[in-house]
Amino acid sequence: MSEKKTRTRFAPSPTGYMHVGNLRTALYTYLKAKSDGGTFILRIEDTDQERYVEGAVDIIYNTLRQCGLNWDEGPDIGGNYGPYVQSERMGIFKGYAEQLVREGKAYYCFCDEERLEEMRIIQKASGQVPHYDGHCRNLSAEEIQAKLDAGVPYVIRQRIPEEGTIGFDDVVYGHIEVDVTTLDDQILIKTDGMPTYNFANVVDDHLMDITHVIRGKEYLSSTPKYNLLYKDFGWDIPTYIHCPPVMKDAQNKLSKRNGDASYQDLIAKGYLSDAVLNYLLLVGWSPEGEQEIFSLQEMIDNFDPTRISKSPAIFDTAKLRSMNGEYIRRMTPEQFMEAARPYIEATVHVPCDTALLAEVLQKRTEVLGEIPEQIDFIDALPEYSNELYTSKKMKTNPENSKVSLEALLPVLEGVSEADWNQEVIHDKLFALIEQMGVKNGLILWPLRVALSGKERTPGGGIELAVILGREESLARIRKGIAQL
RNA sequence: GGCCCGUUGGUCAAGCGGUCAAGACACCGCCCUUUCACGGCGGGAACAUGGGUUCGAUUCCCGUACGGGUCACCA
Repeated sequence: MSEKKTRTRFAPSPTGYMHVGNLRTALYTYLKAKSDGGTFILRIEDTDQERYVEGAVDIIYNTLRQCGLNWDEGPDIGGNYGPYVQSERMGIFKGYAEQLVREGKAYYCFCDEERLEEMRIIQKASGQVPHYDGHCRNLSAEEIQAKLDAGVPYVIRQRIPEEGTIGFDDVVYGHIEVDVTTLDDQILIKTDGMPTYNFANVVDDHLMDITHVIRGKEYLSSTPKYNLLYKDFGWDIPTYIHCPPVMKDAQNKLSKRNGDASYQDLIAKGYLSDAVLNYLLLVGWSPEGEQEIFSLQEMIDNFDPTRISKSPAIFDTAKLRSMNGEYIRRMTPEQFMEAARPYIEATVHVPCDTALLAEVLQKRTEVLGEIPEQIDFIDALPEYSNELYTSKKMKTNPENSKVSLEALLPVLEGVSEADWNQEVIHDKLFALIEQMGVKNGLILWPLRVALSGKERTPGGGIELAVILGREESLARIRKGIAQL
C-alpha cells in the first residue's frame, strides 16, 4: 500500500466539443483527487494533428472553469511535471521506446502499410482475428542495421510475451485477466517518430506521477497492454478506475453530433452549470445516502469511486430538467432575476413589473431558455380563440365569461394607478366575487384569459394584471368583452 | 468472429444470502390553488433467462439470450 499523494489527470484530446460524457469523466477525476486532498492535472493530448480542432483547447478550459473544476497543474498554469501539452513532449518518448528495444521488450518493424493491409485481408479471409503477424519480431541485428542504414521507415512495436496471462484490478470492474495471445504487438512509435496515444499515455502518466487513471470503459481492453509496458519499465502501476459510458439511448453512446450532448449546448439552452454538473454526478454514480443535490464541496466530501456503476447509463433530459428546476427554485430572487434578465429583456419590450414577473416565473421555470415562450404575451396580446374561456373545472364558458368581464371591468377601472397592486386588486375582486355570490374561478379565469390570450401563463389573473399595468390590463379586458 | 464488460420499474438507481426489493425523475389520481406550476398525499410499475450451490437466492457459480466495448502508424 503506497502512501503516495493522489494525483489524477484529465487528458482530453482537443478534437472538438466537450460532450457531457467527457465532462463527467473530468468531474470524477477531479473529485477523486480532491477527496483525497490530492492534485488534479490537466493534460492536453494533441498527438494527432489530423484531428486537431482550432479552439477546442479553449472549450476545454472554459468548460472546466465554468464548472469549477480547477486544475492544479496544466498547460496554462504550469507545474513541476510539465510541459502539459503532449505535442510539446515529443522529444521524450522515443528514448523510452529505444530503451525497450535494447532490452528486447520492443522491436523495430519495417513492414509498410501495403504489407500490413495484405496481411489483414488474408487473416480476415481465413477467419482469423487481424493481428500483427510478427514478421519483424525476430530480425537479426544485421538485418535491422542494414535497413536502418538504408533509411527504411520503421515503427517500434511492443513485444508481447508468447504466452501467459496478464491481469489487473479495476476499482469499478474488479479483477480482469486475459490471455496475452489475444494481445497485439502494438505500435509504440510511429513512422514519423511520434508516439502512439497508448504509449505516450503510459510514459506521461508515469512521468507525471499519476496515481489514479480515470477514463472511459473503452480503454478497459487495452489496459493489459498498458500494464505490460509498466512491467517492462519496472514502473508502479496506477490504480485504474474505468467508467461506464453515458448513452443517448439503449444502443448508442452520446455523440458530439447530437445537439444537446455538449455542455455548451446545454448552457445555451438555459441549463445551469451547477445543475448539469450535479446531474452528471448521478449518471453512473450514487451516494450512500439519499441526497441528490450536491454542491461541488459536498461532491468532494462524498465521492467514492467504489460506488461508480458498472453498467451504461442513458442521459435523461427529463431528469436533468427537473434538477435544473430544483436549482432554479433554490436561487434567491436576486440570483434568479440576474439569470432570467437576459431572457426577459429579449422578449419583453414594454414596461411591466419585472420584479413580480420574475417572482412568478421562478416557480415555473425548469430551463431558462423556455422563459420567452412563457411571457411572449406581454408585449402584445396574441390572437386567441374564445374557446379558451371554457373551463370545465371553473365552470366557465364564453357566455358567462363575458358577464364576468363586464362585471369586473368597472371594479378595476375604479382602482387608481397608485393602488394598482396585488393586495388592492385582490381585495376589490374578492369583494365583487362575494357580492355576486359566485366561485372565484368564474371571475378570475376569464380575467386571466383576457389578459394573456393564452392557455397557460406564469401566474393568475391578479398577478398578470399587476405585471401588465393598469392601462394595458383594462384595454385587454375591453378587448375581451368586445371579442365575446 | 476472438477477447473483455454489462443486464433491478419507462429512465437514473439502492441492494452486497433471509428486505413487504429503497429513493429520485417521468406517468396517473387526489388535495391545495386565481390557470399552469410549486407544495402535500397516494398509486401503477422491476430483479433478462435456464441450470446449479444453499435451509434460503436479486445477491455466489455455470450456460443461454440480449446489449456494449475492443481488436489502427485514432485518441
